[in-house]
Amino acid sequence: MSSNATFKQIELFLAVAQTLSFSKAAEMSHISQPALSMNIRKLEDSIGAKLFDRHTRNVSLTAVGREFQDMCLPLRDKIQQVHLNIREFVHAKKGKLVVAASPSIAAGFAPQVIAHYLTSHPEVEIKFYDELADVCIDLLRKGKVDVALIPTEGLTQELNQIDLFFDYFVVVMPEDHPLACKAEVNWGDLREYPHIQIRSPSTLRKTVDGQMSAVLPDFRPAYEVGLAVTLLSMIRTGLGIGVLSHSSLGQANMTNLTFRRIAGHSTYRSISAVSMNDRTPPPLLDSFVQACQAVSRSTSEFQ
Amino acid sequence: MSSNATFKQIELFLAVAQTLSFSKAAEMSHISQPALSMNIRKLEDSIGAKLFDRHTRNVSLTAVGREFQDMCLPLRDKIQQVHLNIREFVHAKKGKLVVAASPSIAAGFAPQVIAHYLTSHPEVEIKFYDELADVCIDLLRKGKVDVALIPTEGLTQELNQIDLFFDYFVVVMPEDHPLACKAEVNWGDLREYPHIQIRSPSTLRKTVDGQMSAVLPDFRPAYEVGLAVTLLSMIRTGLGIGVLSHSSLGQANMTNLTFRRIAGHSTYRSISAVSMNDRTPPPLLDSFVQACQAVSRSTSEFQ
DNA sequence: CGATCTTACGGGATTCGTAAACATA
DNA sequence: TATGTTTACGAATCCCGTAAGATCG
Repeated sequence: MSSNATFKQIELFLAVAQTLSFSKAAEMSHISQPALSMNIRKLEDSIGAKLFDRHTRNVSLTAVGREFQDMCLPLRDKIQQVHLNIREFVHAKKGKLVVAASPSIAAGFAPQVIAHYLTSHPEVEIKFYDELADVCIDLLRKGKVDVALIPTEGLTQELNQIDLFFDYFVVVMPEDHPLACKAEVNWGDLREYPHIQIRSPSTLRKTVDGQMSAVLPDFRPAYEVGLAVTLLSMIRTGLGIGVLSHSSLGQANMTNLTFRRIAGHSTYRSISAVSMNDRTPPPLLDSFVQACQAVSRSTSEFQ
Repeated sequence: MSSNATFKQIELFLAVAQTLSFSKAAEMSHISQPALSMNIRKLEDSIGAKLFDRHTRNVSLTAVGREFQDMCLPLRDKIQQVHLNIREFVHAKKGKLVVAASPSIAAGFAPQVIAHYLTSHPEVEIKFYDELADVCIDLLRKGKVDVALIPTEGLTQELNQIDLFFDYFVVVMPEDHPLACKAEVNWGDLREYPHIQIRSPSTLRKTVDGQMSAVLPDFRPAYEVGLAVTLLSMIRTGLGIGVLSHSSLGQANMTNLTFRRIAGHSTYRSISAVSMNDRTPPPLLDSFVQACQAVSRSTSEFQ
C-alpha cells in the first residue's frame, strides 16, 4: 500500500539480486545482515510481493523480483546520472549561464570574454542577450539572466557590481578629417560637424546627447541609424562623424576611418559585471567574472 | 557530501519548485511546513548548494535548483512508471510467463491453452519451450521455466502438480487397416504389425517400449523418425502403425488415417501443470493454470 | 555441525509537529 | 502589521547492530 521505497532499499535489493546472498550483499553495502534483511522485507511489503525465495542455503529471485530488477537497473543508472550531473553543475564543471550585455559591450568585449571562457570551460552552455542596459537590468531582476555586462551608473544596492574596465568615448571620423590632426578632442570640438547616431536610447546615446546639448543647445544628429555597421559606413562616405565606445571598435571594420579619444569630463564610463545581490549566484558565475577580468586586463583595447 | 537523497525529498522539492511556496507545498504534501523546510535543507546539504532563494515574501529557484528540477522531473516520471509497472505485474494484469511442455502436449494442448489464455490476458508475454519431459523438469529446477505441462509419473515432492486431464494412448493406422475393425485394441494386438516410432526418448516412447516388450520380448520398431508429421505420413503410406497420444491428434492431418484407443493397463497418462513447490509462483501462474483447466474441461478431445 | 537467514531487543539517531522567533513588504 | 520562513525543542518513530533462534545441507 505505502508507496515509500528508498533509494537505499533499491540499492540493497540490487546488491542482493546480484550476489544472491544476503550476507555478501550486506558486507558489500556496509550494513549488518539483519538490517539488510529488514530493508528487503520493508521493500517487499511496500511492493506487496516477495522478491526473493530464501532457503537456508539458497537465495533466488522470484518472478516479481526479476521483473523489479529489470526495472530498477535502468532506474539506478538514471539516479546516478542525476547525481553526477548535479555534482558537475555544483562544482562548476559544466552548466548553463545566461549572460546579457549592452549593445556596445556586445559588439566587442562580450564575444571575446565568451570565446575566452569557452576555451577553459568547453562544457558550459551560454545563452546570450544583447539588449539595452535598462533591459539587461530588467532581465536580471526577473531572473532571466545571471549576469549583465553593462555600464554602471547609479545602480541600486540590490545589484552586485564588479568593475571590469573603463570604456572611453571616441569620435570616429574619416582618416582625412580635420579633427584627425588633433591628438585629443573635447566635446566642444565636435559641434561643428554633422553627427550620426544610433537610434536606440542606449547609455552612450544619452551621454552624447547630454554632453552635446551642453555645448550646442539645439544639438540634433544629422542622421539616425539602427546599426553600428551602418554608422561606420556612413562616416566612411563622409556623411558625418560619430561617437562610439573604444571597446566596441575592436571587432569593427575601420578601413579609411580613424578615431580620437574625447578628453574632459564624462568621457568614459565604467563597465561592470552586474548580478543580483540577493540571489544565489550560479556556480559558474565566479569563474565567468574572473574570465571577464582576465580579458579586460590582458587586452590592450580595454585598458 | 553524503549521497543520500530520498524519493520523498525529491517529491517535496518538486512541490516547492512548482508552487514557489513552502507553506503551500507543505499543505499539498500533508506535512508541516517546518518539516518541509528541514527536508529541503537536508537535500541542499546533500547536494552541496542552495536550491531556493528564500526571502520573506518570495521563494525562487536558484540556478542549481532549476537544473535539479530539470533533472528530477523525468526522474520522477521514471519512478512512477516503475511503481505502476510493478503494481500491474503484482496484480497479474500484465507480465511474463515461461511455459514448457513435453512434445505431445506441445503438439496439441499447449497451443490451445496459450491461445485461450491470451484472449483474456492480452498484455501477457509468454515464452514457450517444447522439450522432453525430463528437460522440462530440469528447466523448472533451474528456474528457467515457471510451469511445465507434462505427463506426471513419480514426481518428487518438490514439484507441485495440478492434474489437468488423462491423455490416452491410441494406435494410429490407415483407414483400411485390419485393426480398424475393432472398437478397442490392446497391447497384444499390436505385436503383429510393424511399428513406427519417434526417435526421442519421450515418456510415450518409453511406455510403448515397455508394454510392447512385455508382449513381444524382442520388440523393435520397424522405423524411427524425428517428427510426428513424418510418422503419420509413413503410416498413411502403409509402412506400419504407430502409437501416439490422443491429445496430440487434434492438430494433425489425419486424412486416410484412423485411430483406436488402447485398452487395458498403462493405456493413459495423467497430464499436469507442474511448478516448483518451494518457489514463489509468478502472479500470473494461478490464472494460467485455471486457463489450462478450463481448456481441458471444455475441449472434448481432452476428456 | 556449519552456514545462512530471521526474529528479538535495546540504544541512538532521525524526524515530525507545536510554538516561538525572525524577517520583510 | 501581516505574511511566510526559520529556529527551538520535546516526543514519537525509525533504524541499526548485537545476540539469540531457526532451518537446511
